[in-house]
Amino acid sequence: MTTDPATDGRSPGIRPRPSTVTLRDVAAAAGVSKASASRALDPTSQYVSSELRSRVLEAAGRLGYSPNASARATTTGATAMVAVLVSDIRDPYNAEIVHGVIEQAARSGLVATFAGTDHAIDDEIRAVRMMRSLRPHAMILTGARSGTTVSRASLEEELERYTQEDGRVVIAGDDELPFDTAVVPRRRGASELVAALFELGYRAPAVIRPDHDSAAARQWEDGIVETAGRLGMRIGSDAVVRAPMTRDGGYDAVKGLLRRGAARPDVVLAATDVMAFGSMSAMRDAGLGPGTEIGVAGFDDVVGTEDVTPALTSVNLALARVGAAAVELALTKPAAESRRVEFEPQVVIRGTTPVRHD
Amino acid sequence: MTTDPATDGRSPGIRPRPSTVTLRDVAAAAGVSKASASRALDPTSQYVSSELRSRVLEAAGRLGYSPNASARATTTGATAMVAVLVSDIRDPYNAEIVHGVIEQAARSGLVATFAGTDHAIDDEIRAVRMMRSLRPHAMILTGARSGTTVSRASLEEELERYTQEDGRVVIAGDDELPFDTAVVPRRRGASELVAALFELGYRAPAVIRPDHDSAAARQWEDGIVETAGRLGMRIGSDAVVRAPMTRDGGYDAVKGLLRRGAARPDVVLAATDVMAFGSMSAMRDAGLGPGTEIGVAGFDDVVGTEDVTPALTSVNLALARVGAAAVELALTKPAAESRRVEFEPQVVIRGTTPVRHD
DNA sequence: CTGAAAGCGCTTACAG
DNA sequence: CTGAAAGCGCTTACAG
Repeated sequence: MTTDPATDGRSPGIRPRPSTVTLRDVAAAAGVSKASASRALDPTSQYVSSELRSRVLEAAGRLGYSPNASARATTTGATAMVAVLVSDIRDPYNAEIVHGVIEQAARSGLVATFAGTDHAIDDEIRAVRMMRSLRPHAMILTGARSGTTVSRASLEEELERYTQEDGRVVIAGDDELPFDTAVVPRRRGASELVAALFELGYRAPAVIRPDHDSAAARQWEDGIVETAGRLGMRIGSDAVVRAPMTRDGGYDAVKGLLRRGAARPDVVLAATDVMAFGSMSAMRDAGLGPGTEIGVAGFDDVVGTEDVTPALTSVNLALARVGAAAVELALTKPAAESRRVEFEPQVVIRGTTPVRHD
Repeated sequence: MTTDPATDGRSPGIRPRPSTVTLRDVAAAAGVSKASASRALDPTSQYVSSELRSRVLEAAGRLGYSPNASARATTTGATAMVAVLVSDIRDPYNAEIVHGVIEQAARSGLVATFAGTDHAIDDEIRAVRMMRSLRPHAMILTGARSGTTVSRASLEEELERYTQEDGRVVIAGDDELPFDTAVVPRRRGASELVAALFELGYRAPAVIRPDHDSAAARQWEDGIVETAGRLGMRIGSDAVVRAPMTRDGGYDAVKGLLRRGAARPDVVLAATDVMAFGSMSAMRDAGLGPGTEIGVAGFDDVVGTEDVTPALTSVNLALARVGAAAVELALTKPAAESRRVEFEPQVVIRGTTPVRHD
């Protein structure tokens, strides 16, 4: 293509290009100007005769034309792209959010770009800088981040700079950065779980919470404790156990709980599904059927809840919807102050928490 | 910024921009030409006095300059980006590969861009088309894809077109597309697992394979059966069970196996870790200790192998390295014919397969 | 080592 | 409705 003598004779600043089809080629093939070709290819443009449009479309198809997004971006100022900064894509919790982002972005005609930040706020600052170069419409931050107050401040500063260039920043999570936020409904989910279990007849929950303190853990526990208190369920201080966020953590916690022999709980609430799996094993090993003798509920509903027997009651946080909502927030005009959208979490009652009669 | 009268007076084709700092601003602030500023900012450029360079760098830092990657890409012809087409980011298997891609891309100064393809080859074709617009240096395809032969052909055609534009295509997986491939060492991993178990004294494996046929399942089974045969381990036809790829699938498979009461296997090989977890439960329920009475081994080593008791023997496929290798392949000059790189998988012996004496 | 100039592939106000 | 022209923000051969 590009046989136009004006551009063919090796001009300064230009290295030989592979044979890429450009708008100029399409226009020439269709016998119209670049301007018309450009308009014909833009589905929102109205000032094109349908005859001309179809001729251009035909030529573009025939030549295998792929518009150059970079060139487009340098004239329009922004790339049809949303940049996602994610602490660790391997965390199923993040993967679920990211999935929602990708889907919604595609629906909105945007591509999604990622940078890993490894939970470190300094990496995140670097990532913001790198992403800023691409001039994406928006940046979405997800996943927990840790760092000093000072690096936190420079992260905010870097993001602030980006918003001054018309970029939009959205948080997907439970963070307290001063930007629009698609909230992960942890607290509410925990609260609704307790309410649902109360309905089913449970009155004496034990609580297994992570031994490592985090915003997420706090929100879960707050939701549990606050609602239990409001409904008049009593959680004794010896019915709250801290444990590592693993299967064995859940196992040991319940084992300890049962050995102590104090008032036996009628349901065990674990902060994650994996901990709940361990809890179920511990019950079995103590001769107690999960669901039969003692109820069990997990949280997050991301992996394997249906794969155990009986299936595990959990709370689905609609994480993919959170990701999608983040994209949608990014696409609406910015408001005077930062907004928060929050979805209904879904309590999913399964075999480990049957109706309790007694 | 941009107070230059030449550009300030609203020229045609240009909408008002937000206050973005451009190279021109940096050059002006440093008192040099745009050309010099550009060279000073390029760390590989040698023809710059260090005095000028530091002045430019200082100005850029002070102004918070972020180079416009799109503008850069339109002059150089390609974006410093690698595009990843992934079937489903929520699959931990893919997430691990993608993690490796992100890390290696960052190390190489590239950003990673993603599109989800949902296992459908038609989505993938769409994604290639979309990504092609961004002119990334390379596209990396990962995850299983299904589709008719004809759509498979048009996927190849679309990718072919991309390579003609100097794009590089790399497969991360076990697919048989005619491009450079970073191989997921399934077959070899299965083979080495069997060899390791043989060393430990196991002689009579049972095999639990997915009931749904896939390239991955086939490679695993081939590796198992071929090596067992070579070592003289015998796998009776009643010792091969097909089961759903879930925990319960593994549970039921082993239950059936034990009930049949035929020659009891000394080790159960499951195609995935999750199926192995189910197998362990089934043994326990039958009064047999996993690892004590019968050995158990999973495959993939992605989630929770350390969280069960005893910990599960598995095979680590070095998926993050596969992802990283894909990026590296994409960064080397294309060879005459397509290359394959393959890593050593890592057999990880844990508590479920102790040395066997008898 | 440095600067002026041309050009990348687009889009869009402006004038028909 | 259509085209000629200017401009986006860069990079790089060319000439000092």
